[in-house]
Amino acid sequence: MTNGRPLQYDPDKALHAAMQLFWSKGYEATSMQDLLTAMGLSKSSLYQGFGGKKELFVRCLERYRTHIHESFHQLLEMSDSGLKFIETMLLNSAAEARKPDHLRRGCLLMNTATEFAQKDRQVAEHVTIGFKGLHKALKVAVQRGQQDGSITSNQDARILANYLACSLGGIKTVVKGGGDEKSVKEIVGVILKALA
Amino acid sequence: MTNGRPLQYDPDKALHAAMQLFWSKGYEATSMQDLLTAMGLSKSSLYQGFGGKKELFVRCLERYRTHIHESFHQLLEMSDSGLKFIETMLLNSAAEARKPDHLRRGCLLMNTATEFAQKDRQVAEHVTIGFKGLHKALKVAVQRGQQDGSITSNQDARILANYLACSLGGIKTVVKGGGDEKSVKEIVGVILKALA
DNA sequence: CTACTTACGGACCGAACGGTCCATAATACA
DNA sequence: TGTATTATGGACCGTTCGGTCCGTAAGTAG
Repeated sequence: MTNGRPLQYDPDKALHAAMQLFWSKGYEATSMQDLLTAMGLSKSSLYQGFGGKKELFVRCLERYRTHIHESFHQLLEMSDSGLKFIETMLLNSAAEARKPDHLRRGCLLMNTATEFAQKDRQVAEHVTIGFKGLHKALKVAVQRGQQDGSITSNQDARILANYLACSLGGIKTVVKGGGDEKSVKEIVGVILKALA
Repeated sequence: MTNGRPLQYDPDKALHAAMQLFWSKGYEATSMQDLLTAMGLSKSSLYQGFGGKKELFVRCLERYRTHIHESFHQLLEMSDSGLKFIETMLLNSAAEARKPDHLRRGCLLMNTATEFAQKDRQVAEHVTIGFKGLHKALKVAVQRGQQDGSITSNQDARILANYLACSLGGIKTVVKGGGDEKSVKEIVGVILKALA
């Protein structure tokens, strides 16, 4: 099996650009033209390399999953306690309220759950997998907090992790709805009380 | 000023049908054809009567606002306590998890905050107004709970109302993401602890 | 019955949509 | 230097998008 003409683009960079675009604009509102421009390749290359709009979107979802998985892992390593990690994560989300409207992108996974997951089974599955991954990461953090004493052991870690995933989604929604950072920080304060 | 040919459709019913459609499918994914079919009128009538897709959408948002405002008011009247009202509201949202995918519509206001509010100033304003209304209703409920003793008075009602709006948004997101009702009910349990 | 006003149905519009196809370019191998 | 293989650019496809326009229908007022 010989090789033909080599790729004239970096598939990883191209995929990254596509992910950013879907993240910012959502699935429906992102056109093929938008994608071609952002990814810097021609239509043929996109179809050849990624298969089409929906297939590309699914790959972006996968990439996003690994992306947040890694950054969660990294942040958890750097955190002094399980509670501190969770607080940082929530406050990071709250901080998006400072940004101008078009930069309040929220979370690609949750945006997709809202926009698209009801219309496409395959996408729905990827969203579910992503939520499971999020839950798992949060559960690890809660368990660590329960070990280091920063989080109560009176509650099941699984339930608290679900609660935190829910709270995270709520914050993203509030921020997208125009909530100011001060209010969101107050909300985070109440959320964290449930862990005490 | 004389009258010409009378309307051959019920504007209220037509608007209601449009709202249902936007609620189910979102803004971008709803086409004019979809709307015409659902509303049962011709293109000319839609443009004559509602002005266009975006204008129609804005009117649907307004209608939705009054719709939830009324049902909140009604539910609050029927509730034994402020806490009970809030619990019922959260559990109602959780119950959507039992429905098949295409019926998990969530909340039109929050869906719009996610899909559209970053792209259109006018829509963003209506979303903000809607969130303010939601917050106000929740604040009233919290205050009533603080008076009847079902909710702690150690926390500011405004903050708790924000927290509950956030929690509601989180539940909608989790349900859309495929969460099962049992998990969501557990989450509601944790949320309510913050009010004790 | 006529004049006026408003609503309706549908043809029509240009643009954008996602997607396909093919001639050509660029590489590896023989 | 052919030849096989893959990538690329761009023309082209039918469809659908949101929106406009106009002839006609259906009323009211005189």
